[in-house]
Amino acid sequence: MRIAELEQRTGVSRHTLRYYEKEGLLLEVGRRGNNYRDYSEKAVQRVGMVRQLKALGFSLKEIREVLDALRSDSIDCDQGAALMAEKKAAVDRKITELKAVSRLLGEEQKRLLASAEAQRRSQSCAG
Amino acid sequence: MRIAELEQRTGVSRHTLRYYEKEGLLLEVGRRGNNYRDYSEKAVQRVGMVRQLKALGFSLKEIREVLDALRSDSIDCDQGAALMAEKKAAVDRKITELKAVSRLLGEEQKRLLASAEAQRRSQSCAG
DNA sequence: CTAAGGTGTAGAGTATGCTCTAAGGTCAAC
DNA sequence: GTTGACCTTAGAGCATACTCTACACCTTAG
Repeated sequence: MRIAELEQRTGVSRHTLRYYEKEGLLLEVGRRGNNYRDYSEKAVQRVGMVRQLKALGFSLKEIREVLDALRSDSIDCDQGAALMAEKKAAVDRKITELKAVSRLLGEEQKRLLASAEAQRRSQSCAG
Repeated sequence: MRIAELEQRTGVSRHTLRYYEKEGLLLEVGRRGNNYRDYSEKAVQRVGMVRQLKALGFSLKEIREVLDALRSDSIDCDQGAALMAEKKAAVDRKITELKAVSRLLGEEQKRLLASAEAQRRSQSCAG
């Protein structure tokens, strides 16, 4: 498919798609005779994965490392496995921290709701 | 405490601390007679929270919103509670996605480990 | 008193990740 | 064959989040 279709299917602008390619996040981009980019179906998945990881707080550099290991036809398998383990550990740490934050936010929400009640009886919600 | 101590205790540079203050993330910073900043113990906690949320992929703007609501002596309680609920939902979505990523990375790690074994019997790890 | 070191502001510079524009080549339809 | 929609590259511009520099004031030790 051409860039317009990939743009439309992923919701990622053509500018950004070309930028991702330049940054090594989309290595398998083919070209037609007229020099137009020709994307495979896998590109849709790949772009989706990039966006998802990005939303989770990974830098493009980190994402490229993971994607490179996932392609892993050049990299050593043990090395790739080690990288996966490392990234998984980072993700798991993030999950743990996010759970703590979620709990905190939940408690704070409850407190504010209670204060809102109190406020309706003319008090303040300040903690 | 002065900026050097906060810098040392939080591991965040004085440049960044002043930047955070300018961006409204540290509202309670006092001044001494000589115009030096005078931080309270709470500032240590607050900076820690900012860094933690940042590492989890929140922008400074989002962090400020949460911290503002946590201070909530000016904001409406119901409004604050709604913001907390909203941010908690975002965090929970993030947790769900990260779990999926973690699972994926775990599976990929296993596959690569198995391939590493196979490789030692002269095969490739490419997936 | 002075030198060293901490602090202040203002503003320039940098890295990341886009986002857009300019100038030009390609292609299908009329 | 030309119009218009699509594509190309190169490079400028922008927002975020720092990071650093310049220059001046404050403070304390010698």
